[in-house]
Amino acid sequence: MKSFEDIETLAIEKKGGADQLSALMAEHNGPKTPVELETIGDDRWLSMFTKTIFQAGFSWKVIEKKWPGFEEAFEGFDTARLAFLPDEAFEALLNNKAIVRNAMKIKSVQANAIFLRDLAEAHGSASKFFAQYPVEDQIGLMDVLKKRGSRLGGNSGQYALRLMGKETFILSRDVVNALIRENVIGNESMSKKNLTAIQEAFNHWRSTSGRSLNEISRILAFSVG
DNA sequence: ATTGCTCGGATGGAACCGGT
DNA sequence: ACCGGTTCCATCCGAGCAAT
Repeated sequence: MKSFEDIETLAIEKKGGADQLSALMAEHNGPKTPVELETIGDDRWLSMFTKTIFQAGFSWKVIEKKWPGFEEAFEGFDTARLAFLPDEAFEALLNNKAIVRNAMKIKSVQANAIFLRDLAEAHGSASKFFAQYPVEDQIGLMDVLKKRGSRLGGNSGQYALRLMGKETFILSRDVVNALIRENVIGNESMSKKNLTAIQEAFNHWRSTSGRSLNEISRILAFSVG
């Protein structure tokens, strides 16, 4: 397997110099520590899940601009309250112009409130669960989001984890193309075999380069385009 | 060996929300 | 029309099995 330094060199070439790459890398905050992650309220996880779900396949700007309306319509994303959503409350949301009225996505909020409450019951808080989940097994965490959460199985779940401060790679189109170029995987399918190979590659690069998954993931993307 | 059957997984296409 | 995408549904494909 190619050393991560060689991939970084590729990214520097693509971005026109080490300074340019550094500037791009500095645009984002690094991951939080598990201790920091644990202190986040579970309502914030539901808020971020909802945001990335609504942004999926849609103009991110629209969601960003309407976000205060979402916070108000969903009552601050209180998981206890949203886990029990009466029919009339759902109907009201469907007619609330302060949010984007996509019925399936609105439904995901209740499903994910229940999901987070289940995690909290089992682990003290959902935040604790996410904070303590081993970084070396992100595909395991992605599997939990896919199987037990609603609409969190793809990139939306990964974006949400990263935005909350969990150390995360994101399998965007660029990253997947980089992984194919490096012969980590042979095609773009998210088969079990490919996911295992992806995790192993990230773990290898992480331990040999000393960089976070966030950095490795972004540098891979920058090495493509 | 061939056929017919089921089942799970892969694959493809369409629908979906609103502001610019 | 476009958009850092997911899901639903329809369909197809191949493996596995049992009966001829």
